[in-house]
Amino acid sequence: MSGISSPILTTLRLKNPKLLLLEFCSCLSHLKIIHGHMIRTHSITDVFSASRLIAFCINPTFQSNLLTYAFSIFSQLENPNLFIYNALIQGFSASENPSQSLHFYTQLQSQGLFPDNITFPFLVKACTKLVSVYMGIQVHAQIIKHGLLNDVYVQNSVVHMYATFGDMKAARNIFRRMHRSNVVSWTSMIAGYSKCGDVKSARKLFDKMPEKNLVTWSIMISGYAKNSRFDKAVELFQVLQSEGVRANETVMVSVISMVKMSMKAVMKEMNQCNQDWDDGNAAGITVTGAVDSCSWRGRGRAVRGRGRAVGRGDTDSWSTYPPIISSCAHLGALELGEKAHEYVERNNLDVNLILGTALVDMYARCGCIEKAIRVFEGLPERDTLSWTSLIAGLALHGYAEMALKYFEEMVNTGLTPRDITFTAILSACSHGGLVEKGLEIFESIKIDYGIQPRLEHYGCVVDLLGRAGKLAEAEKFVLNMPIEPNAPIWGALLGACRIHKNAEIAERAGKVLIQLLPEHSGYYVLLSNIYARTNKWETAENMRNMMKLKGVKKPPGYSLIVMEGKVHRFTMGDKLHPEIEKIERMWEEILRKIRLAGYSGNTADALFDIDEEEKENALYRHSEKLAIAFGIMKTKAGTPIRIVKNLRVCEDCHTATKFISKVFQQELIVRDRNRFHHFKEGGCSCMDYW
DNA sequence: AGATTATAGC
Repeated sequence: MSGISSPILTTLRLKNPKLLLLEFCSCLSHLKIIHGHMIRTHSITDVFSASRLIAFCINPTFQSNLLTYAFSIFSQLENPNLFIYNALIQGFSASENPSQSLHFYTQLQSQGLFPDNITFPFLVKACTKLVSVYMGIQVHAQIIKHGLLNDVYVQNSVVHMYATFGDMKAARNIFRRMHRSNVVSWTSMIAGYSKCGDVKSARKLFDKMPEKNLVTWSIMISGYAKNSRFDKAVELFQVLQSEGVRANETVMVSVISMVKMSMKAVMKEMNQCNQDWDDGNAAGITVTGAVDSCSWRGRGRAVRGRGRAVGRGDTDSWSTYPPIISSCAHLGALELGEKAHEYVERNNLDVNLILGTALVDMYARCGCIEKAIRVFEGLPERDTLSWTSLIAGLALHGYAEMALKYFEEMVNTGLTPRDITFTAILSACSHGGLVEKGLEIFESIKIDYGIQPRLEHYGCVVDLLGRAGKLAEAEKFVLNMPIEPNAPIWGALLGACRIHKNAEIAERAGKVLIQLLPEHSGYYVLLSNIYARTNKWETAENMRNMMKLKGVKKPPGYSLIVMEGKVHRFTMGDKLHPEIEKIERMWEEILRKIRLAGYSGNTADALFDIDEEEKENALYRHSEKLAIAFGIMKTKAGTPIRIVKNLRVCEDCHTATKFISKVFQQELIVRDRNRFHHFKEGGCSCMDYW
């Protein structure tokens, strides 16, 4: 030690000792050796040397244990100076415990010291992190009291604080009075407006500001994304490129998560609007309003927000059914995500932890689980979140065994799963029908990890038991939950009852649901269908009357497919597509071929108030069948066909698609309301369990 | 003597 101790002591007095120190003590034990040496040589009493040590400890790349170490060095000092206080305030402002910064502030004042322009940015940051409006105002007052409100750094931090609190009036107040506002000030304002949902004002500033940098671009793009203005986000990224700006990792994370969020938004809308609807099940109830069959749109307009008038070929139903609008957005999403990924590779950007996770998530949600896995495998480092993204993706695609494999691998690397990790792995188990394993993991949440299971986890278990047909157990589980079951939990039970045709439990669950959410249309239909199936015609009729009374409307079932850059939309029994005759002939052809291969139309899932012939007619006109026929018509064997459907795939369509994948030697990837189905060689990735 | 503000994956 003595050999290197003198150079260390010299480095303590060098211009940039942090870097050199970093080489010398890359871990805590080395730090302790140095600290010990300094105590023995009494150089610790030198406030400047001590301050170097503390400055080293608060380096944000280290975890909090070095912060506590810094505190222990500090507490042994007799006369800490302002630099040391500032360092500690800085360190804790970025930690899990920012209120410590405020504590040091009062302490430095009681020592007779005065805060300076370095103190306040960190103090303000602490208030921002604490989301304490009260303390923020106090600190603001202190800044004025010490006459430091004309410092740009201080001003910027205060503007950022008020913007984070959503108090744009206060933020603007400071911002307007700044003499030397810079990119940071403008960017904080933009972030604040986006956070309040006022993207218009944000964009106004963005266009007006004298100079922008990549942080600004990133914030503006993600601001659009967070406010579901995906069209605007895409447009802005194009502006960035046209201006010859080279994006960095952060900007690309914003772009890629925007792609994924547009997809997520679609799924959310589908779930809210279409819950518990099924093509077959819902038929027989009159659809109000005209439904158009397809619409044409160029790539550039594929992504747009809800509730807007849409281009030519559209009818009123676009505004009536917002989910349709953004579903079109989703289909372009994969293409967009791939372009963003190409951009990353072309520009040699570093696929770091965050960018990598964003890519994994994006690919999984857009239907390319293989690419998601490939990106994940290539990551230089992984944390709980990146593992979780992959596991959730595998769950979405029904690869339960693989999800389990990765889950175990993750635990083996010593990472601790989080609540969202459990949601992901439990949903994988439920999609894959791995009941025992799922229950085992559910138990381990509390026992092995000491995490209190959340409602979503209970929901997963209900789903797990329900899908597997263990309805009585599922009901018992719901009734014995330690937390009050909410609508999605009862909904999972009801959904399971539908799959397994259990009218008795369905009735009980349905009644609770109608009480919890009386305006929710889907439950009436579900109950009505279940009554019909069990020949309780009168009760079924009652349900349907109740719906009419409540003005419940059926959202149309539809399937989307992208062909030659255009989104084609098909609805059940479509007649309006320009090529409908060719498509119908194609379907007849497909039907003939798959029947030769052993397919026989299945009518079990069908309607209760029409005769057999009509049943089959309605069945084979399910929207995805038309979309598939169109896809087969337009592509060569070997080309994967991607289809998105807003409802759950019905059993007959599922069987037919399996046959098609074999007979036509084409892979079909169908995204339904809940998950992805990969049809290949006559089988489906869901193993007929969905 | 020294350093600081705005950004990304759930």
